[in-house]
Amino acid sequence: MGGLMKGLKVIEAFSAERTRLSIAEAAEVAGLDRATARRCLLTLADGGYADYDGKFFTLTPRVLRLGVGCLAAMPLPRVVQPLLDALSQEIGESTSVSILDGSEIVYVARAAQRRVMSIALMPGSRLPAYCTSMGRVLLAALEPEEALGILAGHPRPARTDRTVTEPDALMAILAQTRAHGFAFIDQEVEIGLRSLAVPLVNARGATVAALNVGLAASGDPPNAIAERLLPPLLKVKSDFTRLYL
Amino acid sequence: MGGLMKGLKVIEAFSAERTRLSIAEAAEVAGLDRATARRCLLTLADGGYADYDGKFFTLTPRVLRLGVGCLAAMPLPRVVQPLLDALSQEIGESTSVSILDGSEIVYVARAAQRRVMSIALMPGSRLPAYCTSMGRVLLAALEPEEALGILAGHPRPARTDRTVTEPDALMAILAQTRAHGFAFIDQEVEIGLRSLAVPLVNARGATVAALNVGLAASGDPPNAIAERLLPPLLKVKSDFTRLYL
DNA sequence: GATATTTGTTCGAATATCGCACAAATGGGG
DNA sequence: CCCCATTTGTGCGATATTCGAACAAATATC
Repeated sequence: MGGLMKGLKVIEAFSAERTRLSIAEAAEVAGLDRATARRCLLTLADGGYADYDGKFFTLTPRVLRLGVGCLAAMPLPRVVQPLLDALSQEIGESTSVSILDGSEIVYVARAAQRRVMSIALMPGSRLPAYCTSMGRVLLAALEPEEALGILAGHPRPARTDRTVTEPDALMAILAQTRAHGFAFIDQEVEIGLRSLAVPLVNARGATVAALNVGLAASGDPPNAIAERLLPPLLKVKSDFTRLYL
Repeated sequence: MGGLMKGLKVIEAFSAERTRLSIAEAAEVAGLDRATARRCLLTLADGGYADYDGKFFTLTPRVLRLGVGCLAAMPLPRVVQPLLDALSQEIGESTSVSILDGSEIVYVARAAQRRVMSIALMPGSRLPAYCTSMGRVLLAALEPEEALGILAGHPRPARTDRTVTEPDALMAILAQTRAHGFAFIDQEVEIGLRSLAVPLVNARGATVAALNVGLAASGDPPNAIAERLLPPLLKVKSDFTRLYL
């Protein structure tokens, strides 16, 4: 049923940046013939999904009917698992999503590629927040006082000789994390393990989870790793924001 | 372009209650021939919008791209969310902003304080306009003939024994709402729930949305509630007008 | 277990779509 | 200011698509 697919492409042609589209623009973005795009847009307008002022089309709130039903029944793990599987396959490394529970991070989804950690991580597993990349991303999203309270109020063993354990030093790292939008950890939780994490933000702007990649420690400088892995991570991040209200 | 409209009807056939549909069920709900519904569903599955296990179809998170793009595109949620958060914190009650879509209101932003309603409301949720405070504020902003047309043209079940359902009585309430600049509802949508709403007006003077506070029903007289909650609501209203367009 | 009912699928007739070609509008340069 | 170049919007015939009745498979009923 070609017409349906074409119409959905046209709807997806609208985005946060492109909220008003002419027929030709919509055709361009959707990759359709202008005549086809025109028919789709007129149909959408006829069905109340779009407004037409004679020149530009705009989507109406009615399009929100299309997804919200199943949205209610869609918890975090269901949303992120497919994203995680695709990401893990693309970059060939293990990826995980976790949320913050007190001073610990809890894994809610995981796509394992190869074992780099001594312990097996699975949904439900927990690690302390202070020495993990996802934990630092999640702590960085809190109010500084709250983050400091959590850090100071729980034991912070030096799991390796590289582990940062002082609250002041950790708070400085959180500030950097907040500024950069990601956290990188080099063998602070376990020798031989590095990890890069970014926050996952819902459509209202709240950080609800963290996404990371685990790597075996290598000679590569952190910069090179971030350069290679940050783009796909950030792509998943933006996809997530579109999917998760 | 009939095929597109049919396909959108099929997508809308899915809801929070009906998350898995067979071909015949989808055809029934969407009001289409079974063969037509089948083609739509297979097309949706082919495009990644639905999953098919041989018996039942399920929508995938991909359909959320269809609506969320425009939700994020609407500057409205971005503008009101911080105002809502602050207001909710100040008065200690749940607040929401909604817009009118046909005979229904659609929640575009929400700051929940405590649950007073039986159903969970979130961005994208819908309620009928005739029996909600925000709905009455939004209907009151229309031309009377248009409001009457919407009221008379859609079912108006008495959701509680206090629900006003007669078009004439509702039109009188709309006139009052227009005169007072707010709407107060006492357990007309659900027993135990009261709500106070004001219109949100853009800089050009057009009513673009409604803002409300939800309250648990108490012995307090409406006057006392309005006296306590109207000032902060009106403050947000004027802030909004300065910020929006 | 046999019948009745519902559900899924197929296939020709009929209809709507595709995309080219044309017209209208826009914009830039002389 | 006008003209030409370019872009955008729209009508129309050839063609591929959809529609819905009829058939087959599966499920429910007695």
